Amino acid sequence: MGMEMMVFSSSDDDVQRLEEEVQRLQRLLQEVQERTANHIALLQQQLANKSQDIERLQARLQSQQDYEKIKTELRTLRALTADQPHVVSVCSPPADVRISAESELHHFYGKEEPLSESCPDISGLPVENSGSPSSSSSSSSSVSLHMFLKEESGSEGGGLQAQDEDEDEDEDELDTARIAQLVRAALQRLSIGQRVFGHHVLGLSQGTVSDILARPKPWSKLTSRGREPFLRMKHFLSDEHSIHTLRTIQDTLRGLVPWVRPPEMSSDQVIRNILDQSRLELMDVDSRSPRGDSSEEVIRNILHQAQHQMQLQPSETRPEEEDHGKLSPGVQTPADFVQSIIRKVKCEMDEDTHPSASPASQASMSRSFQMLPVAPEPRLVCVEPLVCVEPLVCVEPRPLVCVEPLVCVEPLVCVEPLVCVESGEDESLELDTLSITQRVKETLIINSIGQRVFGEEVLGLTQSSVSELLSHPKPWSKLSLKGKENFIRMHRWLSDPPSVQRLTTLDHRARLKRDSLRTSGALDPAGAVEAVKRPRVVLSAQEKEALRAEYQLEPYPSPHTIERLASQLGLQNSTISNWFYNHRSRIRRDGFTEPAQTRSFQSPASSSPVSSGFVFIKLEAGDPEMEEDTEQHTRVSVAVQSGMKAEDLDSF
DNA sequence: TTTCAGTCAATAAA
DNA sequence: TTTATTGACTGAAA
Repeated sequence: MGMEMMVFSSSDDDVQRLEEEVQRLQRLLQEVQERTANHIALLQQQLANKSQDIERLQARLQSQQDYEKIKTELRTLRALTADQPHVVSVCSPPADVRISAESELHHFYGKEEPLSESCPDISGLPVENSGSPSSSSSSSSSVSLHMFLKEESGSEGGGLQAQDEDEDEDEDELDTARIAQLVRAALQRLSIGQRVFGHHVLGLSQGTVSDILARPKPWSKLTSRGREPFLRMKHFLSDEHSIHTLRTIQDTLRGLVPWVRPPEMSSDQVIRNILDQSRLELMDVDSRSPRGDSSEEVIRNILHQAQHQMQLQPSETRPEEEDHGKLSPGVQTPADFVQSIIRKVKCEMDEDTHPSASPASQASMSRSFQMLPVAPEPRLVCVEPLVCVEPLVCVEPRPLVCVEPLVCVEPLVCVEPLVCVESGEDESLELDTLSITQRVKETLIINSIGQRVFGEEVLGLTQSSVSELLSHPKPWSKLSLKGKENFIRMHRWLSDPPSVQRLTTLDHRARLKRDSLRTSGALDPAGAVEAVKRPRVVLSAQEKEALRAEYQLEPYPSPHTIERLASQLGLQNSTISNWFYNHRSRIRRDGFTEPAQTRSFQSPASSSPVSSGFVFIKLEAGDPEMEEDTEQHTRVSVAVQSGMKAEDLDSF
């Protein structure tokens, strides 16, 4: 009996031990499984990263073609100067000039591509920037280096602290709300206005910037066009130099920091030096005169421009300024200028060495050259090029022409011809639409020509179409035949100074006529405005209330309803339709935005601690802005609670 | 033809 | 002066 008890007891122990063992093994197995899963995930992540790296490297490879072009250009410059060692010795500038050119090159092609490899002549020069320690070496340049290389590691520049968090963010799935938030914070912190930011970084108006920042749509809901500003903003955030530059621009516009220059040499000096160098080159060309008038003419042109540039810059936009110890626009603009000269020389050399290039192209080139504004207004011309943050817009690596809009108005001239010459034949004509629109805009501003007159006289389009065209030019390859026509017209117009002059006169005459009519009393001011354009419709609170009420009943009103509303409110049918389009669109937009901002929805009541019914009652008495907002808060909250999609909000 | 995305630009608000 | 709002517009897609 006792024996049996002992056996049972022993068996129980064994069973218990075995059970424990089984549990232990199960735990072990689970751990191993988890570890393996983690490891697999890690390896997959690494694989994905490597794949991305490969893609980036391929893109880099693609961009090498441009690098080759730059090398060629620098060789061209070298060829020009190498023949004349005295130029270097007589004029101190070339060193600085080359530094500028180099920083320019670095700016676009990255520090991993030392110039010394391809341009020993430059590497041999003392490439140091005594007064701007951070500008010459790593910091400022390194952050701008990858502008064309989409989202490299992002860690080396590190514009904002949050940049690190961006590293693992998939380019295809940006967190728009966060980007907007970071941009807002950055703008606020640096006191950069939305207008400046929008104009220089996004190419958008202030109102649009405000809208985008306040209500960023989710990435997945954006079209490729809509995504572009976010890509640009991300680039902006990751580029300390651009942020700094923009800050400087803002200060410049506010008159705090009118101009920042490299300490050891003013931009005026740099330009003067270029002038001297050009003069020497001119003398040299004169003495050798091997290629006839063409080169001489070009260099004279350069000389003329340099003189012109020099006359423009000091008084208007370049008061003396202290060193900020960073690469500044003051450094860049001379670089741009030098770059433009390099291109001009290359243009000319191309013309000389490839006389077989398409006559049309050559004609357009020479016309473009003449197109240099004869007397541009300094303020208008020079403020823009200060920016030089435009490379941000190059979301994808783009050819050389992409940088052109950066350059001062005048030096732009070689851009298109470069493209044209390269394309050779007329049928394969390829225009740089961005450059064209940039030049058109600048020319319109310089000559005080309105978009309306330009649109009517040159393109046969309305002002708004012109505005759209100029603000958002499609790449040439994306244009339909009809779309290309507009750019060809613009290009022709740009290449034809008499046309510009004619339009200037036309516009000025129109203004004078209006003024004289007004002063003579023949035309009352209201009438004048009326003649120019229709006054903006401003809906009253009651009208909006009525429309909103109707929207609750019928978000998609029938034509009959629209007509009834128009007649009831004494408005145009189109105004009613537009209101409904806009209202639906904005409800949707805010539907997207709200959840993004209050991601967790943990307490929808916190933003709207009332029922929707109550809110609407409150709305009717509140101010219009709040009405809209609160209304949407409520809609979103309720919709989310009931599991509705944002898209369903309209019919909610 | 309607709808929509995206935007401008006049105007209001801060 | 800067920022936000909003009626209107363009061009594309359905």
